[in-house]
Amino acid sequence: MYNIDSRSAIPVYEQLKRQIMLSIVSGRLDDGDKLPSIRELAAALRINPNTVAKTYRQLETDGFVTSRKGLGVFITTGNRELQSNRIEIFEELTDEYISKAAGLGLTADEIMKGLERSLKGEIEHDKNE
Amino acid sequence: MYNIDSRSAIPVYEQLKRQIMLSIVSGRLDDGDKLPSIRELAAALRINPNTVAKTYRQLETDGFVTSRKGLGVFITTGNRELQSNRIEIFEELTDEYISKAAGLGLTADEIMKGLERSLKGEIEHDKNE
DNA sequence: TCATCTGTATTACTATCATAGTACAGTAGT
DNA sequence: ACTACTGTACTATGATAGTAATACAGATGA
Repeated sequence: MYNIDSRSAIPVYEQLKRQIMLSIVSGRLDDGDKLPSIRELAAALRINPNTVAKTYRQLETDGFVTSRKGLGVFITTGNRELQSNRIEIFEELTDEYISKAAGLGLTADEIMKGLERSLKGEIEHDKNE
Repeated sequence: MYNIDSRSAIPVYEQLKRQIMLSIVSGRLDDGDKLPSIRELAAALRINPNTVAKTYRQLETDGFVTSRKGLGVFITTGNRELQSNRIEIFEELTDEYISKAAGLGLTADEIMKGLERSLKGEIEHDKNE
């Protein structure tokens, strides 16, 4: 399911938020799909329910999901808040990303393949056993 | 120089650490080069000297730099193999890029197409093209 | 109605992050 | 010696992050 590294400098709620966002934008989670319940996901990831609740709350603020008391949390691609200048911002992000990756010595092909791999959610952290 | 986002969920000391590591692995900082002094860099980035000191301390623990009291902090890559760091840093860059783009409301497909388009304009083609 | 699930809210506690300020020790140039 | 740098160390404070436990409210099915 999802992968949490408690030793990471990135907060747990942020790690989880990023992975769920990635699942949504890559189409693995679709409009109307139900996320695991807060308590269920917390138990599965061995983290605190409050931390999962914080993630879900932020995802709702960003328009990715909608919470319904007694029912659960559901994907909502409809009412996402889009910035008017998001294209320009995205192009700046892209230029910056390319610049850094090229500085590392990566070719255009390697950059594309690396991005594709990460978009597919292929995460490889040091997993023992 | 370096870029700090105080609103990011990633701690300031970690943002700075990643950027300095990127400079080293990219070759912009070479063996023996002197980093800005703690107080100088803190003033330039408008962050606390203790935070810069923490970054430098961790970089020293990781073997990227050596601190000398009264003199400064110097790059010491030695005969370290930077190849493993290269991939690790690229994956961190990619994760950051995807998270920001997804936060803008872009789908995985849009991200891939946008990157591909920018790559064609910005990177010199290799000989095997 | 009752049990059991769901999200939500609150309090308490610990650890980390970042800040501010002070102080001490090593190096170099005048 | 003096000054001005350098890294290092320490205390203190406030904001976040994460955990733990409890309670409340809405939804569902027996």
